[in-house]
Amino acid sequence: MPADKPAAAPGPAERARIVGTVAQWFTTAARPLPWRDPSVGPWGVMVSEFMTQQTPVARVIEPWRAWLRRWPEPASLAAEPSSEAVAAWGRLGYPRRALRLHGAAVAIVARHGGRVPAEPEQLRALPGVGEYTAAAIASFAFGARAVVLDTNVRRVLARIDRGRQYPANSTTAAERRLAARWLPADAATAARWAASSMELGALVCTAAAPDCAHCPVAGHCRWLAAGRPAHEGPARRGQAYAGTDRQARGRLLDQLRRNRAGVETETLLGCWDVDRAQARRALDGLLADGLAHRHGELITL
DNA sequence: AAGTCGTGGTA
DNA sequence: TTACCAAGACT
Repeated sequence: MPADKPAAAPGPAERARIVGTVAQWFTTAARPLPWRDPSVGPWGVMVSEFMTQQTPVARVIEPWRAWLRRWPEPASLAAEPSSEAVAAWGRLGYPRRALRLHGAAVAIVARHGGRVPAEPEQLRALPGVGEYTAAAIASFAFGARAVVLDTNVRRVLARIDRGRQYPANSTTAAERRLAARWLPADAATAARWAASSMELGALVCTAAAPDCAHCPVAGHCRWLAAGRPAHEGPARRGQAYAGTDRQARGRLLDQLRRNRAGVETETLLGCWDVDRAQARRALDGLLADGLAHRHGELITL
């Protein structure tokens, strides 16, 4: 074979070998995340999935422990007002996730007898559960065979199979087919692949500084074989934050978290002095989303 | 289907 | 210091 011929995408046999190698690597490299403990049930897994959406795992660990201590099952959370969930969410970010998790707990009590459903379709119908989260719960909590395609797995597959530094900006149908091709036939191996491929992306095949020298499947990676070519095409859009409505909402919500008894409307608007109209917009948004509540002139969570 | 939605760590 | 980006969902 000519040395300059680009590596081809791995076939079924090589994919199976890679899956096995990553699974083996996982036995010693896996982080001892508390929700991976065998004693943790589906609800604990589900809470961890909500909390880790767009949030680094390390930041989630302590809030997760506190949450499960307070609400060890869906019914205990569902029995309290959603404002308690928003307050307990603290500074994890994207507080609507707290609202959705509360809503999911209510729905689980109403529709599933208080037990987290095992079927991806039923999971997907819960607020805050998208395709990824449904697959993750089915796989991690119930050992099901599901395509668990998160940002880590997308990057791993982009590199190993496609020879690209990064996947597309948003998940494509072609990408789902690719991930399905990688999914082992039996449930136990598939669940193992889901967890281990995510871990590989999180610890080794990282976005900014991949540690190819310590990658267990470096010898199978098209991207590495091609000399780690830089991402082509339009730059992945950044996430501007300073001065945005999001920052304003975050500021107001922070005040409401610190003052559970409530804050006068004028006082609350005053904590965002950048732009009065923006402060109003932020408050209206929080009220419309159900993250804040009005009682006359008093605003509370 | 491109925009919106928090927060904080890292290089 | 600025820019990137982290177990996404929803509209």
